[in-house]
Amino acid sequence: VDLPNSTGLAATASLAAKFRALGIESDELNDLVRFVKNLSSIAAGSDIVRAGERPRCSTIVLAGIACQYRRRDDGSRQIYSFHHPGDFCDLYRYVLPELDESVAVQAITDCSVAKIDHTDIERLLSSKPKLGLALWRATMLASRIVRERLLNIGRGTALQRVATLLCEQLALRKAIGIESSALPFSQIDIADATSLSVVHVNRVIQTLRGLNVVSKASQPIEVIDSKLLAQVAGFDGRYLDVSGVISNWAAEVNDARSALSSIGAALANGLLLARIGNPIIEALF
Amino acid sequence: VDLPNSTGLAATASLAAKFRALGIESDELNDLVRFVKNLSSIAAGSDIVRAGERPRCSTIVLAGIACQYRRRDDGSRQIYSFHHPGDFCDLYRYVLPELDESVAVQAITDCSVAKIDHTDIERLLSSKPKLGLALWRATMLASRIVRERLLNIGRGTALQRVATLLCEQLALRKAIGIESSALPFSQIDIADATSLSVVHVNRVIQTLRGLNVVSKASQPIEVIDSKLLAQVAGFDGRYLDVSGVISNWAAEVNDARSALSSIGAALANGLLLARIGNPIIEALF
DNA sequence: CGGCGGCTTGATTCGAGTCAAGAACCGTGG
DNA sequence: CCACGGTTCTTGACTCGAATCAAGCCGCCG
Repeated sequence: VDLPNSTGLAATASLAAKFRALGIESDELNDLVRFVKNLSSIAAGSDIVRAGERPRCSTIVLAGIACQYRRRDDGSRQIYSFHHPGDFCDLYRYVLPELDESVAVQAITDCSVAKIDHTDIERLLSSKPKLGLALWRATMLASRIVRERLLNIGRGTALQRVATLLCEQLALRKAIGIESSALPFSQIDIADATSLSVVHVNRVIQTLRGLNVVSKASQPIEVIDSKLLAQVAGFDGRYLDVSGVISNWAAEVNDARSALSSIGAALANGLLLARIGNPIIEALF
Repeated sequence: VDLPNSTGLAATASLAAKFRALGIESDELNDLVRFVKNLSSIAAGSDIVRAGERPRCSTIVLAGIACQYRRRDDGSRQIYSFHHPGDFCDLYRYVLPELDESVAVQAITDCSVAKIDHTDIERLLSSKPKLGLALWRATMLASRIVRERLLNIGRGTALQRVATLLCEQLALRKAIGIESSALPFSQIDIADATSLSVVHVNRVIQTLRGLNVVSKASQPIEVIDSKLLAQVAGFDGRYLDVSGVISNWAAEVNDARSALSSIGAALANGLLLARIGNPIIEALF
């Protein structure tokens, strides 16, 4: 694979689709994509963004799943959100760079990520003001998901909390063209995201298995009956599917995929991206 | 009082201070302030921003306390955040105007509010790009508070949840120059913000009274021992006090206050603002 | 004076946390 | 190839914090 070239294409595939959906013209896109660089791969479990470091750049997930979390004094971890291919991990640190508490980002699975310097973002924003609105929107969409989780965690039974999380993540992945119904979360991850104990998460999953909603096998949790899952959760995905933002976005990803079909469909859902510069996944090929 | 003139000053006092702290030059400020208009007063309990309406403008609280909430299907209310003088209620609706779920804003006490048209914001942003960053920051600060609440509600006993909420609100008000230790929340408000039952909130408050942390009298909850309160809560206000954002902001408010001292100190903490266009409070004078 | 909304209190239930221990599943190294 | 240490998952017994249900109380306003 011709690295520099496919890097450009890779960035185009997942990022471009997202930002076009956020209301950005394609010529402005190209400028953004040009500044994305610094591909690297992260092993599952290690930190992508460390807490407390003053950032000079922001990070984008190209493949794998990452989570934004915070560690409390007692050592427990609160997961705020999960990041899928195309997501900025820490764009909020561009806006509020000054000492951001102890929020960090960790790779849930092996990830490959790209970076963009804050100085480059700044330069871009001054020349392309509409891009600023798109980035602002991106951060607000993330915030809205957190707000929704607040509601979910506040009231709502353990069953609803877990089911809602699964629905949400499934929907987010579907929106970027990942149709697979398997979610590579550990039960610990789910516990930390739903503010439940691991033991209880396990029991809830047993229940879901009893309802034939998820598969028996553990580790990659596979959702069998997403309809029933949504019913159990009382899930209303409208908060993800802001008219013309994410729903368009899904369409755009499909466009991008077919446009780039010469590289194969694997590109769009991130497999190739994962491969580039990720020795762990690269070994699979 | 000369209304149009003092309106300008009023806006200068609470808004200007806040936005200067967010990194805005004072000449850009004046432009912003000029577009703020449409003063109106809202009675406690009624909605300032209705859910589901497509907004053409955004709202700023000048006096009183408002809350951003969401009503669930079962009728229960989840309060996301409280808004104090100088806060935008619904700036996020400028960024994501398309159907924002069922989030609304309600006046907790009698409020007086101002509005700014989205078209005016747009016009401003194109001429003053740095203002965009300030507004972006304002929304991100609000989001951070919600994120912090997520952590608080997720784990943490009822006592911590309530105590943390009180600390947070006290700190926010102090930051804009309101030193009073009285918080005009009903126990229902607190229950809806902490995701506890009203009954249990009551019991928690009994406990706090027993510790001599809050006063015996109900309704305006008065914090007597804020040191102990913070200890009970395990409160670390750094998430509010981003270096140079809110802490400066407090200083700026003081600056603004003294600069405008000819109008009297009451201006800065919103009393005069409350009076203007608010017949309910105006009756007090 | 009556009614209503907010506060208070007690009795009871129940969902979820904790503790503890065992099982299955790695990857590693002998 | 198998023994190992370490995660993660699983299950059971027990505890406890907070929700719920149900009344009574207070203060306010019409």
